[in-house]
Amino acid sequence: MKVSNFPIFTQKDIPSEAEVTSHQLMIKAGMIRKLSSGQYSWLPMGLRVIQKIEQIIREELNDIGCSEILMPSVQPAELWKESGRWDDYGPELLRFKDRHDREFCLGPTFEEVITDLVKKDVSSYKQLPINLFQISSKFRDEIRPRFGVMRAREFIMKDAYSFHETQDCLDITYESYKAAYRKIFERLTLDYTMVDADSGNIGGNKSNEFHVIADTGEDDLLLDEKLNGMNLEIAKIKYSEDSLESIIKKTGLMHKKGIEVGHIFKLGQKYSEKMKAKITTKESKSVDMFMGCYGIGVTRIVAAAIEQSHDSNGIIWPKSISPFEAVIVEIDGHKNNEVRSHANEIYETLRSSKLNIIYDDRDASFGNKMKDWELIGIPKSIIIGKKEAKNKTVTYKSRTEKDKSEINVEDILGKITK
RNA sequence: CGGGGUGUAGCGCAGCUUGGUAGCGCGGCUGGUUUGGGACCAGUAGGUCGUAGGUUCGAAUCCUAUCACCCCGACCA
Repeated sequence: MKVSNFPIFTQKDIPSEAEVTSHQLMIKAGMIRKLSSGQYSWLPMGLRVIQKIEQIIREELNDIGCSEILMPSVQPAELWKESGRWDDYGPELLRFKDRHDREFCLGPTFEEVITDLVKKDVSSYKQLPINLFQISSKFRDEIRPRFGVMRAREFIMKDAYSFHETQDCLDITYESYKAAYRKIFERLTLDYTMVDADSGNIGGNKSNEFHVIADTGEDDLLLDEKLNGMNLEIAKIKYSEDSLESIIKKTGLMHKKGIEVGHIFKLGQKYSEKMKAKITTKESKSVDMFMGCYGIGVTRIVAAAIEQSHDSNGIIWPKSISPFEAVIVEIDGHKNNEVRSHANEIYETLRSSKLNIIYDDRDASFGNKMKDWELIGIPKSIIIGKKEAKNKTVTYKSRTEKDKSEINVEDILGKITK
């Protein structure tokens, strides 16, 4: 990709309303723009990061036998009345009517729709277990959206659902999602932890949350030295204490702030019972399916990753989710044919090696370009000016190191993929 | 929803107390000199002062209503 074909929208100033670092940097780096409270448009640079994250999630879910689908975001009220959540969900569920006066809502989550979908096509134990996921926009009418895409009203979430004949089968699948989630967060190179979020409600529904550890997180976690632990709500119940301080005193656990980026649940038969999602067993008995659901906040991960990895110059993307693996910064290319043709040659070579490379062919000063790419956070730069064109070399610079080094053309690939 | 705050050019802000017809920085555009770490000079465009109403000879400024946005709280897979 060349910058002349890939608009970048960096800016020096930030709107005063952006409070947290990730929000400020996302605006400065030209990743997002606000439409209204809690709603953001994603510009090319930001969308590429989303797509990188989505791809990692896809690969790991496919790996545990989960298939991708896509469901409508506008959902009929009947389904929500069937599950009982039309009354239970509260004002966070945005409701409206169509021209025929039929009631609808904008999907904040998809248990109803998926249960309805599966029950219509699945009737035998032979078809189970079944695992389906989608990556789509969700809408929750939050009382107070804040911190940019961290707590938005409209956001992208991956939601997966599993259906089983027995609790045992659900338990096994639940563990496979745990493992897949660990792989996903490791590939995203996030500093994360999984905590117990067991609600303790009747029915013994089990749940675990995945948190990125960051001071700007909104959730309180209580962790041991190995970073295993639970969220504050569970800790209060478990240790019969009602404040964070008293729990720390009693248990000696560490307190950390977390950004919730994943949550997996054993739903049991809650939805299948209400919505009559039954299958016939080997013994010809009719039973409600056991269900699990598994969410990952894709857009929230973008913000969490930035909270975790930035410096005073801007974002520092982990290689796995950087919008580009490297940038070619040309100096004076519009004036100097040798520079331009050398840069073009390098660009074409790298492009053919399947790397995602952006070539900054703008008529701008070296300092301007470098500041932009440091703000955007591309991990590796390949600098090409008069000197490099003459020597048939390039200058390499890492986002995290101050020094540059002149290297041979054949060594570029090694540097970038390292 | 309760408390607090802000709406003036794309962004950041001044002007409002004491009414007299809107300004600064950044950004944009044109020309020129520049370009190895956010260059400089000259010129130029861009604003129903959130919206509606009121007071007044005259309102960005005073009054009323309303909308939007932000912060704290409550709320929240």
